[in-house]
Amino acid sequence: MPDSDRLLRKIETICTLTAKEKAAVRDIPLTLREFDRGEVIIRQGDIARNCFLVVTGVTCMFKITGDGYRQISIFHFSGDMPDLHSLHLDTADVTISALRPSVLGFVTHAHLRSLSDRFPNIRSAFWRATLVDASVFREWLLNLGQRPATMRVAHLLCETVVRMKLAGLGSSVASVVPLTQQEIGDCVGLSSIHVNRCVQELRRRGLIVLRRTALEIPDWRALQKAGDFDTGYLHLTERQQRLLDN
Amino acid sequence: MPDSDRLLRKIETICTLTAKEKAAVRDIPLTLREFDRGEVIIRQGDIARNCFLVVTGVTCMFKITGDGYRQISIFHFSGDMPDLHSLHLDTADVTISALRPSVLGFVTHAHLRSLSDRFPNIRSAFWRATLVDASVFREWLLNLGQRPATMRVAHLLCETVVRMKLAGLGSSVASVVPLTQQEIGDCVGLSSIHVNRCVQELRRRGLIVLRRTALEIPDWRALQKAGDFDTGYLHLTERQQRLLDN
DNA sequence: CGAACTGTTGAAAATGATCAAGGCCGGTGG
DNA sequence: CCACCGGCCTTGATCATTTTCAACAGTTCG
Repeated sequence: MPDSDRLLRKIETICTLTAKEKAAVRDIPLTLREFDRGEVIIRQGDIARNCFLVVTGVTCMFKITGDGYRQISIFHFSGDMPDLHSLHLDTADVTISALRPSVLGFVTHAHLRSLSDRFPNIRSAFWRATLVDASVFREWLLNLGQRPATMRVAHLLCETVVRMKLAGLGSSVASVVPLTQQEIGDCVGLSSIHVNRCVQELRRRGLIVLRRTALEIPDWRALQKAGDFDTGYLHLTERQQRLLDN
Repeated sequence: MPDSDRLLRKIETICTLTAKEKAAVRDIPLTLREFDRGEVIIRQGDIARNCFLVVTGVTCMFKITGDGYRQISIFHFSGDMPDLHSLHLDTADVTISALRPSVLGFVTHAHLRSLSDRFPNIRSAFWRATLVDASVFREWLLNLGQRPATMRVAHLLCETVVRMKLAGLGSSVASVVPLTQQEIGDCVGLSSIHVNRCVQELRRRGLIVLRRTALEIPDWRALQKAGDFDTGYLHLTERQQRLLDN
């Protein structure tokens, strides 16, 4: 798949584009660069002059407390643009790094601005994408603040599986979760040791089969219930909904 | 102050408007309505056809787990538009209610759309406002996931004082925090009882003088440090920065 | 083969929740 | 004006959850 087609594919799950708009998206000049696992892409405090598209791989956004504890706030897959917000918030308030080896395509702000000036539909799709991320943050707040440990982990697994499926990776019964238990802990606010115990409880209850990063879900409904998970906050379009149901 | 001037005041701390743009903001037709403390403004699942401006009072956004626990994700003051995101995400993923008796001004989506089509600066200011909210969510995630209880409470108090000062309410040494200890708990993921103990620790350390909702801060620097608080994530403009320093 | 992660287990310690009861304060109605 | 009521704050005791520390096993990869 040509690189910018991944973006096109994503935008088209959100709205319908005219031929001209499609061409414009395809013509976005992407500067490709590979990142190793753990490599920093944007550092907190950086001033951004471009955004990037995840072509392949996974990225994650995080912040660190003064005492050095890390909280991951979201991760992004193929087709996502993790730092679209930098279009209007130029100094980064978070660090973004590659969670796995990834290929990223960089685009200048200038180019994105001209694109969104010329094509209101595309601009709306961008704005909407930042709003869906914000909705994910709100759900994670609920997860961190109010749900018990095992439920938090189950919730995270559900979200990951759904979002990966939307990005065209994995299915709803089996998937490769790109997260170590340490990283899961950094997402849900638990020590990696306790994450391990939660994972084992989920295993014991027959809700997941997780070996390293290979995840199987024998009973999706049951896992969803265990994680108090409902897709509402992902604001899926009908098209995305259909994609999921397959 | 005329009602839509509160919005104008806020937008103007973010960007500079032409006379025409100012007039357009002033001409926004607001339908005013009063809300009692605790009254629901937008219910999770509602389909929005309008947004609202906080004229006076305070609103908060929250979600509830399947087990009935509540997590507040943000609150908004005079001049804020809490559900701007509904412009692109029509079904609400959160509930918004009045934290105190409030006067709100409703505007139709149609009107806001026409406004933002005609005035790109205003549109950008709106988009930016939703992005700053998202940045606040990320910081709260860090707060909930990684900071110990007392620090969380201190952080919340710092943010509240700063944001209220920006909205023209209170000062940096004294303020009326519009939150009960129960509500603080719903923000920082703690039981109200434990919040009480944190508050007392902050008092004992001489960092705050909090009587009911009246807050005095003898040493702003020290409280900031106790809360690991840095204004960066609020993305203050220079104008806002100056407002704070007074 | 060894180094470096990642996952697993147990025990002890810390943190925060829950339960229960009482005090303070402001508002309301007699 | 006073008595009462309800919401909010406070305190103590107990309990549950989660962290930390420490050690070890399994994998992957150079």
